[in-house]
Amino acid sequence: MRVSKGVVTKKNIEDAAAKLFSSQGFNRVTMREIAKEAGCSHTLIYMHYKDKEDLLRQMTCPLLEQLESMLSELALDPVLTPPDRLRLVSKEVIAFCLFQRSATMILFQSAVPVALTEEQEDCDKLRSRIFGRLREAVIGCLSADRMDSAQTLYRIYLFMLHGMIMSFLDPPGDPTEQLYRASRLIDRCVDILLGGPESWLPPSIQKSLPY
Amino acid sequence: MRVSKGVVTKKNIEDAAAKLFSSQGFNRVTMREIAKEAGCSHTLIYMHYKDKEDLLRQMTCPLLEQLESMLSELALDPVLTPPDRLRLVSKEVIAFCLFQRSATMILFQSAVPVALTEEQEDCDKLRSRIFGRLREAVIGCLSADRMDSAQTLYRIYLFMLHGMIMSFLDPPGDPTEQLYRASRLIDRCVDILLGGPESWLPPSIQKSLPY
DNA sequence: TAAACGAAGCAACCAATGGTTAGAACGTGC
DNA sequence: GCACGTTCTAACCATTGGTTGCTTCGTTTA
Repeated sequence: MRVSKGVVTKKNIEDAAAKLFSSQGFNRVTMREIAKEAGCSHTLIYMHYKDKEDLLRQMTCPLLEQLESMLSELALDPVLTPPDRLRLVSKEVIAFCLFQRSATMILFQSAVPVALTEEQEDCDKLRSRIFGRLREAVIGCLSADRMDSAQTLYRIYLFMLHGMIMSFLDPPGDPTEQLYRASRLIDRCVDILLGGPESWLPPSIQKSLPY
Repeated sequence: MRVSKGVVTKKNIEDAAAKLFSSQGFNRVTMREIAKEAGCSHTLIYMHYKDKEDLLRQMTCPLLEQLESMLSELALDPVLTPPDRLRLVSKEVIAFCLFQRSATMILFQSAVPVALTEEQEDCDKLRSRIFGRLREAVIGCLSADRMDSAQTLYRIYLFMLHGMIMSFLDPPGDPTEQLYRASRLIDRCVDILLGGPESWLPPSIQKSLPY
C-alpha cells in the first residue's frame, strides 16, 4: 500500500524544481529537465500546474507564508527597538531571497495579470501582507514630525532593498556568504535611511543574527 | 546611384528593433518581428549581429556614449554644488533607462562573459566610465571625515538607483511621466544619502530640470 | 562584352522549448 | 470482471533563436 501516487509525485516535482531553480535560476531550467529530475514526463507537470510560472508560484507560496510568520513575530517582539526591528526584518527578506533565488521574482513581481485565479490571489495577499510588515517596520522608526515623509521613506527603503537583492542575485554565489555581506550593508542602509550623525561612526561589531 | 544597401538596411534593423524593444521589452520581441518591421528576413539580421543580445548591445553602445558625455559635462560644470551634481547625474541615468528601456539591461548587467569580443569590451569600458562618473558624483558630496565610508555609500546609492529604475520599468508606462515622478524621488534619495536634518523639510519646489 | 567574384539576401531547415492532445495503464468500487 | 475515474505518457504542435546552402546582383577584371 502507498499513499495516493499523485501527491508523492507532486512533491517529487517540487523538490526537483526547487533544486534546479535554485542552482540555475528559473529561466534557465526547462520543464523537461525538471521532469527528468523528478522521474516523470514533462507532460505530467502540466497536470498539477497550469504552466511554469504556476509551478514556481505554488512552490513559493508556503515559503512566503513562513516568511510572513517570521516577520509577524518580529513585529510583535516587544524587546526590539524599531530600528533593530527594521534591520532584522530586512535581513529576513534578504535571506529569503538569497536562499530561494527564484522566489524573488514572485515576491517582487509587480505586473499582476488583470484576472487572478484563487491561487494567484492567495499569493498576492501574502505579498501584500509581507510588504505591509516592511512598511510597518519602516514607519515604526519615524518620529512624529517625519510622518508626512513616511510613504516616501518606505518607497526609498524598498528601492534599496530591491536593488541590493538584485545586485546580490545576479552573479550567483554562495548564499551564506552573500547574506553575511548583505547583512552588514543593510545595517548601513537603515542607518542612512533613519539619518542621524551617529550613522557615520565606524559600525559597532554587532552580530545580533546567526547569519 | 545609392549608398551601400547594407548600411541602410542595418539602420532599418536598428530602428525597427529600437521601436519594438522600447514598446515591448527585449524578451518579448522576436527576431522575426524585428525582421518583419525592418522589411527583411530574420536571417539577414544575423549577418550584421552575432545574436539578439549583440543587436541590443550594438544599438545601445552609441547611446551609452551619449550618456557618458552628458555625465562628463556635468562632472566638469563648476557652477554645480556636489549634491546638485549628484541629483542631475542620477536623473540623466534614470532618463536614459526610462527612455531606452532595454538598454537598461546592458547598463546594469553584471554577468559578463569570461572572454570579451572587442565590441563587448568597448561596451564594458563605457559602462565602467559611466559608473565611475556616478562614483565621483557620490564621493564628491562627502566631507573628509566620511571618506572611509565612501565605497559603502556609493554601493548603497547604486542600490537605490537600481531599485528605483527596476520599479519604474517593470510596469511599463509613459516614460515622461515616470521620469517626473522618479526625479522627485531621487532628490529625496540624495537628501537621505547625504544625511543632514534639512533633508526632512518639505521639499522646496525645485524644478531645475525640464523633466 | 563576358567571365569571375564577393556581398546581400532569403527559403528551408534545425534543435530546443513551452504547452496540448489522444489514448494507454492502472487501481477501485460495484 | 467490468465500468469509471485517475495517473501517466508518447506523439504532436507552434514558436523561437540560430544555421546552411543557394540565389541574386552589382562591381571588377580580362
